[in-house]
Amino acid sequence: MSSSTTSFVSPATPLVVRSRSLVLRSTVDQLSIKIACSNCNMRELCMPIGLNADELRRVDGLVTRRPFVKRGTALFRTGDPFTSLYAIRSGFFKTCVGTEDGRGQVTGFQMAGEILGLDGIAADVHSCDAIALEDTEVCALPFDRIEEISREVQALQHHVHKLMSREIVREHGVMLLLGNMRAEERLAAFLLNLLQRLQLRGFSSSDLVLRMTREEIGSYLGLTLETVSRTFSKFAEDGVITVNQRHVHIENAAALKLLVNHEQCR
Amino acid sequence: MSSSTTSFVSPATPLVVRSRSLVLRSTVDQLSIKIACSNCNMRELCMPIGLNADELRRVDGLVTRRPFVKRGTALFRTGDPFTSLYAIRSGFFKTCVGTEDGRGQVTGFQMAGEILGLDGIAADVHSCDAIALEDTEVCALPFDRIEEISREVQALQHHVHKLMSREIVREHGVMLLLGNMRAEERLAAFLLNLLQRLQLRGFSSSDLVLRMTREEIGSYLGLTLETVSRTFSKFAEDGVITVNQRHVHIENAAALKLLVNHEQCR
DNA sequence: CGACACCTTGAAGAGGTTCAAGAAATGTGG
DNA sequence: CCACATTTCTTGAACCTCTTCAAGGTGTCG
Repeated sequence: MSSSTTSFVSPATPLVVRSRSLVLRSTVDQLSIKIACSNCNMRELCMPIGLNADELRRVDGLVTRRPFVKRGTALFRTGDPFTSLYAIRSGFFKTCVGTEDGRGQVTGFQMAGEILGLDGIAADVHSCDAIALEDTEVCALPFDRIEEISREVQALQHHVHKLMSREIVREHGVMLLLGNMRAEERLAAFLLNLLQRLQLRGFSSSDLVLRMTREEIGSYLGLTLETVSRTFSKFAEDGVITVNQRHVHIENAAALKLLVNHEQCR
Repeated sequence: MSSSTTSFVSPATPLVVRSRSLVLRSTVDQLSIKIACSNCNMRELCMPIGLNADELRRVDGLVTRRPFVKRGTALFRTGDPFTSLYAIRSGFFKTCVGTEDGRGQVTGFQMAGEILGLDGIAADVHSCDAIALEDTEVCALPFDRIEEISREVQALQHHVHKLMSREIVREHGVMLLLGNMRAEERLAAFLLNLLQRLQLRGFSSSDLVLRMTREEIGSYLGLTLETVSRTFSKFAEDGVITVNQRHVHIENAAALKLLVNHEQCR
């Protein structure tokens, strides 16, 4: 979390990633059709399904910008004025709430197809930081336009409601984890959750690359980085997983599930 | 948490509280004007402000039922089909997510003017239990009608979005608490939060009556009931509060705030 | 008034933290 | 491309907070 960058979403192309972004920009310019949600392969994840042609056209107009966010920098930070939701096109983010004094709490990890920024609606100001864990690309969806189109396209309206409710339910799960589970159960639940979401995106259900550090995992799970590391080692000793730095191979998913379900409350 | 009652929201009058509900029902019948949101003294809390006459009329039509929920019984339970949001007219609720095996986690305490049921939108099924901590009265707001009117009344639309976002932000705070704070900080934060919400409703900012047991507080805060009890005792020893069963008098709010802010992360 | 739920307090124990040191990986500048 | 600095990860040992287990006290409601 070295980045003390102020909240800056590159409006077009950050100079630092010149070569790569130039390639991408030209793609955008030449094949502007491909920008549309209707052509996006993440569509099923962040947009409602079953729209007719007219509705699709309206929704397509939602995306105004496609900022790249470099690894370690913020898409938005606590206190930034809220204007848009962001759909992640590629890459991983973390969101964290913090207190000025110390470090804060990671409240979630988000991947391609997921939505960032729902926290900002409450007070027209963001109440958490969204930090890219790797070089990422997002779609900016101005919220006033979302509301406008939601009033016309019922499917979009309901979709937004579901997105927000899903986030509430997800956080219920994290509260259960933080309030009731022990270290092994927490890490098992974390791994299974990641795997499940990656599988939904067509990735292997037995291999994963952690985009976050042990410290970030620990913050999310309410543990120290040492405990996370030790628990990884224990899982490896038990033959449940194989760990090679950030590469994790699942040897025995059933064992992980058993751990989570056995979650004996206090 | 003795109640093993199935999810049943008394459609009119639960027999067991005959006398009281008869009184209230007759009130409803005779003074039906008073049912409208426009005449409800909780309006500022659960409804948007600044509606014109026409909009107000439409919103007034939202409330279909006004079920009473007796202490210890459920307004809804995990798995119940989702149909409505509920605005609390009077009384306290808790929401909890559970695993079949053991007990679960209290995810929040809700008081008059607050909204229950947002969890159900995600999957058209409720994903937590809402249990009355005392005899309560709620307003049922069918969600399809909310969506319908939201498409016409922009203020309502935005209000619903804010409600959901606020819940997301609130849960961020709980995650911070569960992930980073020690017992004293948790309980201090809990008390301050209750006080603040009660003050908003015109109650004293130095006295409160806990509607929940030590066990429920503990579940919410990720602690055992013993630790909650001990921490109350410690606060009392330190002269920060005076505890008499469920009556808590705040002697030194500043000390509580100091505790929460000093929250030294791990 | 008795049964039951709720609360308090004590003592022992465990799980996780803290502190510390070294190893491995990653990034940077010459 | 290599050497050095930095970040990240692992592992050990001591400690501490909170849990667990237990018993007794207090309040409440039929």
